[in-house]
Amino acid sequence: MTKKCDLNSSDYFESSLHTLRSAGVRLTKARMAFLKELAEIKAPMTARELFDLFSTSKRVGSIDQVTVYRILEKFEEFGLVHRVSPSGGYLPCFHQNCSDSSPHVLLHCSTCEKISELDMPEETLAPMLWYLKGSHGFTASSEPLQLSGVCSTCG
Amino acid sequence: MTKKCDLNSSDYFESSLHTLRSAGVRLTKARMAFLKELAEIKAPMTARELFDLFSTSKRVGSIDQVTVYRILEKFEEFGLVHRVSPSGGYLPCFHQNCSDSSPHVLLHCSTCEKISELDMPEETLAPMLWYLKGSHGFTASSEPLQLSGVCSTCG
DNA sequence: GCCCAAATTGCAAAAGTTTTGCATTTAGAT
DNA sequence: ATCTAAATGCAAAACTTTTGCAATTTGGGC
Repeated sequence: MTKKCDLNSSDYFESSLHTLRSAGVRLTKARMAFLKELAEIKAPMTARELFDLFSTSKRVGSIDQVTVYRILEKFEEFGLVHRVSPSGGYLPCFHQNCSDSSPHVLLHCSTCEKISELDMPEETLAPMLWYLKGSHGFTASSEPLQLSGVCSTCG
Repeated sequence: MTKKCDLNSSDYFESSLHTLRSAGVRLTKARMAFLKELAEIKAPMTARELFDLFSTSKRVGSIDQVTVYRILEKFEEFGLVHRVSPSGGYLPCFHQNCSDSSPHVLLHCSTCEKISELDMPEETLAPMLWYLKGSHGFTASSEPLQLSGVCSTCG
């Protein structure tokens, strides 16, 4: 129940700006407009789909397709977006400044295809992480853990 | 520690043939040759990479690129392969007839990019699955759970 | 073993996606 | 205000995936 590090859409925008600025990445019009769009999406979208969204969006003038690819690459580098299965689409990461070191959890509903991101209480993940460490020497990173199933709406 | 349903390469081949036959899917030369190749791969490979592997393989004559796509689609339908992040590549599923209903676990090493598949004792996953069910109404399916981190070799 | 129908494959081409090279523009520091 | 590195846009190339259709092959009868 401890949702430790969820951001809302506008936090996401601000927090992302801060991340980029701190890293010395330029805050261009394209990037800022793009961040605003990203903050609103509910399901993963591919680079192409994001480009299309832009073409029809009232929010900004057009952004070239190449630029979309390059922006996404940059954003992924700074943990502002995740890339998820099975579509290979992108999702804004609302946990970017999470102090909790356990992996983010992404739930993929195989019925409605929505993906939701959540914080998991450490003690529910611990048995699994210990086991992986102890038996297989595998250290889970903070990259997201993705799980398929059926969500509450579809279930 | 209970590796309940791991197959070795030749089991994989036999078991897959059985799965396809039972489903009334034809066992063509292309499919059988393809299964043999799949059984040997250690890291995920994209459709294109598998096609290239085939072109250079001594094992069989050539298989058209289109056929590779179609075979993979069919195999995925019957759970003979998984499709995994971040490459979108395919991996043979060595757990196809697993009686254990908990999700398979795929460990992705972000250093060497290898992906290994394993069985997890039910009790290590249970806390997480219960939490997801109880707090979010999310029912995990038997589709693989994918986790990133650093493997024992690279760690 | 031969025949048949349906399934599968191969080929050619289209459609779609991603990358590259380079000229132009822009952000942010001095 | 000027300057420089970074970012963008455009055009084209490269690459990946899908489609339509004809030819071939599988597996089940006969």
